[in-house]
Amino acid sequence: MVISLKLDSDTPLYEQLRNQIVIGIATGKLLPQEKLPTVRQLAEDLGINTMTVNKAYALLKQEGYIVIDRRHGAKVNWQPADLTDSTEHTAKLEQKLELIIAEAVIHGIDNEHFHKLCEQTYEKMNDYH
Amino acid sequence: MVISLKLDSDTPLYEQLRNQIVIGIATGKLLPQEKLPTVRQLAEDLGINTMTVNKAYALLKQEGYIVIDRRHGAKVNWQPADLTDSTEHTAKLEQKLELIIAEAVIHGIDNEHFHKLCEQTYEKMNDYH
Amino acid sequence: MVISLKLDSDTPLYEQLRNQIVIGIATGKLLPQEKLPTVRQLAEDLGINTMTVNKAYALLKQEGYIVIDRRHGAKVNWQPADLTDSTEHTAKLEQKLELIIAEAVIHGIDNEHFHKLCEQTYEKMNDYH
Amino acid sequence: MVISLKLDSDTPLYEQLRNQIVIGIATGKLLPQEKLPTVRQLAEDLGINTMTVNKAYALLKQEGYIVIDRRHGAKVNWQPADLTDSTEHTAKLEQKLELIIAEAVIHGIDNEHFHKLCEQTYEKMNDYH
DNA sequence: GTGGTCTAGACCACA
DNA sequence: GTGGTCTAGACCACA
Repeated sequence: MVISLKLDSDTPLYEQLRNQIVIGIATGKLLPQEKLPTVRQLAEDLGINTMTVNKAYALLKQEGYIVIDRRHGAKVNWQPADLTDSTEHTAKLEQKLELIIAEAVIHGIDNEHFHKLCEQTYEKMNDYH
Repeated sequence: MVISLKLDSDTPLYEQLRNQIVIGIATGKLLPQEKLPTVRQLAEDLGINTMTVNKAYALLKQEGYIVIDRRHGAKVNWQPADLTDSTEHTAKLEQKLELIIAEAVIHGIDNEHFHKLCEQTYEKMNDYH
Repeated sequence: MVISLKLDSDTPLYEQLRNQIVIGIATGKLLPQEKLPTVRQLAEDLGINTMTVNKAYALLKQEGYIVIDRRHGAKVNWQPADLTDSTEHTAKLEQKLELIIAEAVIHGIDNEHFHKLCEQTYEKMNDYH
Repeated sequence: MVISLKLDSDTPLYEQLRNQIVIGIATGKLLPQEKLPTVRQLAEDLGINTMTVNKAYALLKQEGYIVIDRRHGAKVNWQPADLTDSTEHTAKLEQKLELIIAEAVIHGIDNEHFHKLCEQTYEKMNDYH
């Protein structure tokens, strides 16, 4: 899986890394139980500090996306049961949607157009059900 | 229109302010051509620094959501023609959707469920067409 | 409030710091809404790195014990309503008690004796109800 | 006696193992003088390294919970007289209680509620007196 | 070999 | 002035 970071982005490196791994999991580029690179390895590959990778991994662990095992490093968790549709997640999602859709509406994107964009994205995702 | 800021949020104050104004415009709480409070006034009302409000207004202006006229202060711009479906906006939107939908998929929210959430939000928006 | 860290402890510095602040809040040495020292200041006072203090503060924030406001730094949160008796906390507490009480039983400390020790500790805590 | 380790826990494996054995002794799942599995056997059963089991056993021995005899392997020690209420243990216990109770108080658990939780746990323990 | 912690020092966004 | 992020480099516990 290819990860590319933008050094000049507003989004911190550790968050970009976290985001790309989340997308990697959802699109099936990273499979459940798949081993992630070690902190050291990934830091070297990306040309960034181990602490930065560490922070991304710690965040992903805290969010339940990965599992960290002292023996074998980090693995993709995604056992749907763990995370399925928590009300907390849905609440956050609704808030993000409100803003995104507000921006879209102002730019003339109507419900149908928006729905089409969503469907395109959904098609890139794996179907784990 | 009521604006409430979370002082302890991860989102900077100026960005929260910008977001709420964008949502205000999209939902019709702020009408096209409507005059916004002066920087000084809004800063006082919200108990924050004028610099912060200034930054939010500058951002909104740069994005085309408002226009600033030295004589009359800030006004809501939204003339659909100005902003309609720029490729730049669509590209950003698709990127945001990719992340949001990745997270949603992992949390077990399928296309239909997601679509329903979007429609609910769209119903809260004004129809300017 | 006096904070003393043991450099040779098994407990990481950031966790020791977190623990002492939690105890400070519970015992009333730190009052609700009270401002904590800045990251820099506390790091200097304790002779440790700012990152370490940062980590402790981030943890306390995540757990809801403090609130971080970009304008004025960190403040004690403790509004009982926020944290009151979450089932999650109770479950963790029961697990910790199981181990502690197992050790106590083996060392000949019976229910009554244990209860007395708890009461002594409770008396040092503030009563916020 | 069933031992289950969480590979992705923050608590090191050897410490989890030590804790479960201590709880096993206190609850009577392991009886005084009872023989523990060999290091090799337990490591195999749990699917972990013999070094890890070794470390747990060494710790339990050092703490006086078990005795290790080259001929007969490891046995549960617990002869109450050996460990009864050492001041060292009491001091450590008080420190642990201080933190746990601080957290409990902040989460709205009062003395009575806490006492009830303790009693429930005590009921699961064996009475060796 | 693995992640976790810590330091000294730096720069940046926010307010 | 505030916290947030990042680096280079180091050491440690765990396995």
